[in-house]
Amino acid sequence: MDRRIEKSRQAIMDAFTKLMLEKDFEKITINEIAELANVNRGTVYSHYVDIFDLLNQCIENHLNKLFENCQPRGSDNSISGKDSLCKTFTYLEQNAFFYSKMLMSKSITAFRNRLHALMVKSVEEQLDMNGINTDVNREIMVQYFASATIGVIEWWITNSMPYSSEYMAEQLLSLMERYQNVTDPLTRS
Amino acid sequence: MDRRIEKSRQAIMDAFTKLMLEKDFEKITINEIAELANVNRGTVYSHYVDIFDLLNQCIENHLNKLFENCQPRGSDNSISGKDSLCKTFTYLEQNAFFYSKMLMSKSITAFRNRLHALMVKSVEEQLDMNGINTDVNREIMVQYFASATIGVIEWWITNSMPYSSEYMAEQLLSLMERYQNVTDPLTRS
DNA sequence: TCACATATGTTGATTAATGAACAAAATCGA
DNA sequence: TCGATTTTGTTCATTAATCAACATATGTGA
Repeated sequence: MDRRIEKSRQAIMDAFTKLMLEKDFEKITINEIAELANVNRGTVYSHYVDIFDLLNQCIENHLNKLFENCQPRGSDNSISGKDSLCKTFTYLEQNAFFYSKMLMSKSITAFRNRLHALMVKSVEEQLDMNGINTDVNREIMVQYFASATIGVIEWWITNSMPYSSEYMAEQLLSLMERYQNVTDPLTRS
Repeated sequence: MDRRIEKSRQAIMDAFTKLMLEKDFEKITINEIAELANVNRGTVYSHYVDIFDLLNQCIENHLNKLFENCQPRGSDNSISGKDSLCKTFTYLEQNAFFYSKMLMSKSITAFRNRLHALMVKSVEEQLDMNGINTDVNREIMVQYFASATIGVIEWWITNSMPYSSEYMAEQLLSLMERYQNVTDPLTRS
């Protein structure tokens, strides 16, 4: 692809993310973004229909990074459970500022919704892979694990990460292991 | 000016400077520069005729920064003598890696030549401003001060800056003050 | 409430950057 | 030495980015 496109998108996204960290979403203008990205205002419009589109794509990018970054490395999924979960929390820790902003912002429900949707999908895939059979309704179980995981993450982030990522990984894992082989809901196939 | 031009020039210059620091000038290719700058090879040729042109403009940029950075701030030139000279050495210290490379490179005489030329010009301007009248030949005096200053700088840089920039400024100033009011040869009007 | 400023989208002409292709020169390795 | 590879410099059609100029909408302070 034409490298100009990549450069422009990157510059705009970086500028937007930077502005998100230092002010409320409602206060951010396209003018500001274009100025900070050192890009013509028209270029912003050529890539994103409006600022909400920009927000959604920004959320998408970050969440994709989160889920991608936390894939188990090794071919054996059994051992990588704790490792990948630990990596997940470490990644969250490194980007805590961003996720904290996103989770605490009242106006941005899009982020929570998208995170929840991705988590649900991830849990479903995990269940399919490990083939768990219980008498609990599958749909409910998915919601249960997804919400539980997100709840722990949200609490951890918004409370300034009071425990280490490794400790969090251990705790969450032991909670999940009580339900057999559901290891890392963040892991997608 | 079209901001695309500025961006491309900056990216190319940054890439070239970076490569200069980590390998010999002779080993640097246009391909490398374009790749590191993330720019089409043709773009490099549209801004610079060849790699020597690129080198010269790079030298010019850095030396301009050096001389600009060392202008006396205050309106009264009398006090600013030591301050600006100290700033000069501090600036050199911060960019020591680059200047050391440039001064030590056997193949690049262009840098030394250009530095010498700018220094001569600067000393001449200083002499004109302070209106020194001695029986010493003006031309010879200019060469004397220029070479003396460059010699000190070169020794300081290539010997890993054994003294602080403030100490260097003091010493050089006291040497120059023996010839009346010639303060900071690096200062241009 | 009403100017006044700022932000939002849109349009169109212009321009710089792009990728691909090319021939020629230089470099390298065997 | 010779063949293969890389680099160099150039050309050209295509395309994304630019700037300027709009009209409209949205605040914001007096």
